[in-house]
Amino acid sequence: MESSTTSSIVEALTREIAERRLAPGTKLAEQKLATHFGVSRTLVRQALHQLAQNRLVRLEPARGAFVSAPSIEEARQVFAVRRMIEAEMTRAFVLVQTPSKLKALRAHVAQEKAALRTQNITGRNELLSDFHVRMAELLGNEVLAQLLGDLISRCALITLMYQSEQNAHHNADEHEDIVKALTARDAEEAVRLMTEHLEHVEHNLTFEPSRRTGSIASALS
Amino acid sequence: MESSTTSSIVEALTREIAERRLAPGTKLAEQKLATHFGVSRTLVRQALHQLAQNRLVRLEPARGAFVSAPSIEEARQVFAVRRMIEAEMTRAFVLVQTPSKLKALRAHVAQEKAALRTQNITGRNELLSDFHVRMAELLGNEVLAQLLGDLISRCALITLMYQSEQNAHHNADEHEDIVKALTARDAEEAVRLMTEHLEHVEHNLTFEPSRRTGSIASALS
DNA sequence: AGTCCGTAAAGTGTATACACTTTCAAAAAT
DNA sequence: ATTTTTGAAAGTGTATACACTTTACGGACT
Repeated sequence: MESSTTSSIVEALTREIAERRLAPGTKLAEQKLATHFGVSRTLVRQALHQLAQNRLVRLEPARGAFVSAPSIEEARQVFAVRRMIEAEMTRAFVLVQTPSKLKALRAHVAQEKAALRTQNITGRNELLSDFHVRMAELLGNEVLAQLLGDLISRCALITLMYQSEQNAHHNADEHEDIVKALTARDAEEAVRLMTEHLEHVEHNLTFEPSRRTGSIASALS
Repeated sequence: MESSTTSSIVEALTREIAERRLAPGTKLAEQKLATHFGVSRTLVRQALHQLAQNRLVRLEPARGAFVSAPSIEEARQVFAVRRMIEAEMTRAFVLVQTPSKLKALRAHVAQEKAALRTQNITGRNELLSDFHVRMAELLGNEVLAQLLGDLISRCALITLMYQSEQNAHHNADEHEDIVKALTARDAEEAVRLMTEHLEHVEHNLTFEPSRRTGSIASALS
């Protein structure tokens, strides 16, 4: 659908925004980005439109694109929706639980724990988010999986940054507990653990200062 | 965000696709659409990309855009997700229920019934869908409202077409019953009614022959 | 000094141009 | 007759050009 060039621009900007090297409110001028990436404005525009769909940038008519400043309120709403969806998802998972599906989840948790031993913050948090998407996939509902993925990436800007290493460990442990409850076919316990898990993630959101500016930020002079 | 021109193209194509005047699989050639709408390919491309996000068209690299053929399986998955979300949404609504919110819902149902007396199929179905989005809005969760809107529009191509007039009446009545249960603060009854309502909508989905071709279809010669 | 224009620079929105890919059909080869 | 080749037509992907809007700055006026 999209040339790999456009998506690589999207990925680069996403990373910069999520890691706060591009502060909320920063103007993303098309020509400056175009020269920085060595492409024409056309591809940059495509990328900005995609990012606007993900809510990572805000497009103001005739004024340009700006890095979004996601409110705490929005994050709160996202988590409220996630609790709604994932509680039901967890309940449904118990009904279709099979050894191979549980094995897949256990393998994922093992991956998470391995990632915790590295210093790769982005990769670590991606895995922690993917656990939830993985459950949806294993349920056999692609629509649900993608919806959840969108929802999570929507507040990625917040969760990516605001999650300490200690919380990351805690999250992996909670995932493990959820899998145990799923294995035991204890639906209500699994739902309870999932709901609490999401509450923990939400309540651990705190502000953090922005990082030093990266190459893209300076290209916007 | 978008010039009104692009969105008007999106709306026109959406209407044509939803009303099956453009059959699934039809190729949407950029230049032909551009001359038909009297604009350049640039705007048509923007519109097609937006439609691709809504899953109304499929974009194949270097080959072009084609009208989607949404599978029954996808519709089934969408409704499974809607039941998950809307059950919880209904339960939550009872807790924050107020006279003014109930009044808004009753007003909406009244609108639905008025629309049923007209022959405007598109407008009628839009109102029936909006009932669900309206509930999310009244809950005060914009994220939920938009998510539900996206989800509903995702299978609009199916529901829009496959809903008979009789079913439309039935749906409005069920909305009315749900509001009554909400008014009585009977959470479990409201959830039950909502779940059944969604099951009814889903099970009434049937195939219908495509309409006669419209002006856009012939423009694609 | 402060406010109000006016103008130039910068930037977005749309159209057009051009390169490269796919498609299709007719000619060539088997 | 069937398959292969080939080349032009059509179409997509990206870059560039141009019109129009916003922004910023400096001078005129109060």
